[in-house]
Amino acid sequence: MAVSLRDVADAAGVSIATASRALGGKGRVSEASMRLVRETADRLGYRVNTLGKALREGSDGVVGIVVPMVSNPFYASLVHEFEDQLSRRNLKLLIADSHGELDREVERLEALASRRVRGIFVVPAYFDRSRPTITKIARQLPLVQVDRRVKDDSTLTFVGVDNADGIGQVLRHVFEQGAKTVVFVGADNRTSVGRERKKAFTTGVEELGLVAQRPIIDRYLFEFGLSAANQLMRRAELPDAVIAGDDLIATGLLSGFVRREMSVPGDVLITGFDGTILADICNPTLTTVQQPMAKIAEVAVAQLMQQIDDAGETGSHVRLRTTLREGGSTARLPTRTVPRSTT
Amino acid sequence: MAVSLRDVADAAGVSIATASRALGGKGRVSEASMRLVRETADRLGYRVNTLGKALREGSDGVVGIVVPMVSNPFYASLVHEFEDQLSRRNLKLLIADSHGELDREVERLEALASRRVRGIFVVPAYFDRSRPTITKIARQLPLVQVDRRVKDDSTLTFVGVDNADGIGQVLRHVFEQGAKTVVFVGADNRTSVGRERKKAFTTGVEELGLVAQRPIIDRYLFEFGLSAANQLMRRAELPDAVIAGDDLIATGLLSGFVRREMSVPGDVLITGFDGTILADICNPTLTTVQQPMAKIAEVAVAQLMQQIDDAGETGSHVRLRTTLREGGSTARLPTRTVPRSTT
DNA sequence: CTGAAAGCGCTTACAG
DNA sequence: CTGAAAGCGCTTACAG
Repeated sequence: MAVSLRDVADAAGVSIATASRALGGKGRVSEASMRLVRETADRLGYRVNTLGKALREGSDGVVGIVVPMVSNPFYASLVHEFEDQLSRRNLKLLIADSHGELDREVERLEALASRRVRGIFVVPAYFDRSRPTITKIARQLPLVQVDRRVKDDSTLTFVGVDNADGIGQVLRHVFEQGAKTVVFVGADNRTSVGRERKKAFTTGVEELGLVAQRPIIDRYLFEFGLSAANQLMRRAELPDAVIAGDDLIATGLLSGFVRREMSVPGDVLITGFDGTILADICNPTLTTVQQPMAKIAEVAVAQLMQQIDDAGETGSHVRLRTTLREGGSTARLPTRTVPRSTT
Repeated sequence: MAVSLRDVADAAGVSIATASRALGGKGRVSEASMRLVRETADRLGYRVNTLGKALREGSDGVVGIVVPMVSNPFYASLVHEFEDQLSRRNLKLLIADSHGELDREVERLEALASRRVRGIFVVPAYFDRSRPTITKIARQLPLVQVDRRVKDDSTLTFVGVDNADGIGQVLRHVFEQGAKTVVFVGADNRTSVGRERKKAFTTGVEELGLVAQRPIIDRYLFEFGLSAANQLMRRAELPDAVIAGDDLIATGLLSGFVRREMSVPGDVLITGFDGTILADICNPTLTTVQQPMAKIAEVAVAQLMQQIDDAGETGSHVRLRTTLREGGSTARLPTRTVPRSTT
């Protein structure tokens, strides 16, 4: 059995209260007791039982995060940044993967709440269906929505980026590169991010006087990008630029085109969204909308800490700025010298 | 304040013991009490306090994992698989990022042990320096080393792949593609994986009668691959094939070459290790050693469960098989028709 | 400065 | 079937 505070106190010949004070560094303890207790604790290999401490104090230093998919490089980076921010405040990160499924998300959120974590970060799986559980949990403990938000969330805190502005950035960029016809290949209305980027695309296209082809909509997956590229190549006319909903789709598109001997940016321009490592790795490199991951984590953690301290201070929505990260995928305007192969 | 079992019991007019039994589903409870208590609990929005439960039972359903860097796609996938495996057993995953630094690793491991997690998965940051803490912790609770191991770990459990065989697979592959001169670009002796892959390269080269150029050794980073490509291009003679220590380095190499107008596989063949999504995304796609991530998680979790149940059953080392995943980066033998540009 | 005691929320023998 | 009680390990008023 593990050694408890009781064991240390007995071995040191002091009360359990004194032992606690000596180890915890709180309350008055004589220099002698302090040393004695600490030595004894070391000798016995004592380690505080966080469970007991937490029960007594109401909560332990654990914060939970629910993401749709850790294996998505964007969320992997985000988790990394959160872990970093939290560890500076001596908090631990409990990670839960919802797989983008409502059932799992609900189950995970309830489990975190049961565990009496100090707070929760959540990237909602759905814009509307995630709402009930999230608002319910938020009434019970500090909660911050990250990256995505749910419908009618004026009472909930949110930290993410300005997706509309981000899409505007790439749209203006391809416009400046000479693109006239564009197409959006992104995700559906299931998530706030899907909605916002899709809508911003439509708005931006109008403002710039571009011609938009019929969009292709599905999930944030590399495989989807791949198949979308094939669909596009089957169309009568290839657009000048493809605006992808995220980097996974964008790199999928890029691979899809290149594998069919098309040139990017020679035949078509492609842009992504997120600014993950994927944008560096593909060839050509991907022009993308860079999300400030570290900043998102920093602000989200700050918001959560504020809720923990002030208890009640919720409802603020923070939209961080994205930046255009130029890569080779939009390096020059498409020059359709060679008629593209039809397949 | 959150509603406690006490509240539910009072509201239902039963003892706290009966309430506990009714909710927990253990022990004899009358049908009537059962229904009454459950209804009351629902009405009050009761949710068991895992902390109290855990203190009573000695541990909660949390398992910790310490990885060097969640943002590395390989570890992101691994974490994803672990979360999946664990959630089926109703266990939660506490994630800790060591950044590959000893201090952080020690601190994280101690914290997990303090928290009385059910067990720990750890990817050791160092082959030798990580040993003391890991063996110490392993004496106190179930622990399984994953992917990497520490020195003299016959008492420790380990689950990973057969790195020697994996390197052998790519080496034979490039040999069959006609490569004569090869070079290893990988990581140092700091980790077991670095050691094993490096050593396997040397052994394999001898067996196949290949000529090895001086290796380039550093960390598992995309940026390192990038700079290694530049170093290689500065050499008098470019090797026929570059065997990279992992996919990050491999894609870095690939980008490095391609950005300098070299052709892969036209001028040089490249192979990776891990089988992450990166191998799909780069262009050409990367030939790599596929690690069975799901299987690793499955076996590692099974090993941990066994330790939890049998208490003491440690020391087994499981080496899973890797498979060769062929991509475009080794599609054909280099044909040096064009003298390569010197820069 | 130090100790005895209460209590965080829960589960489970132990009686009845 | 049900309740009173003990106890998991800890911290912190409360006395002294």
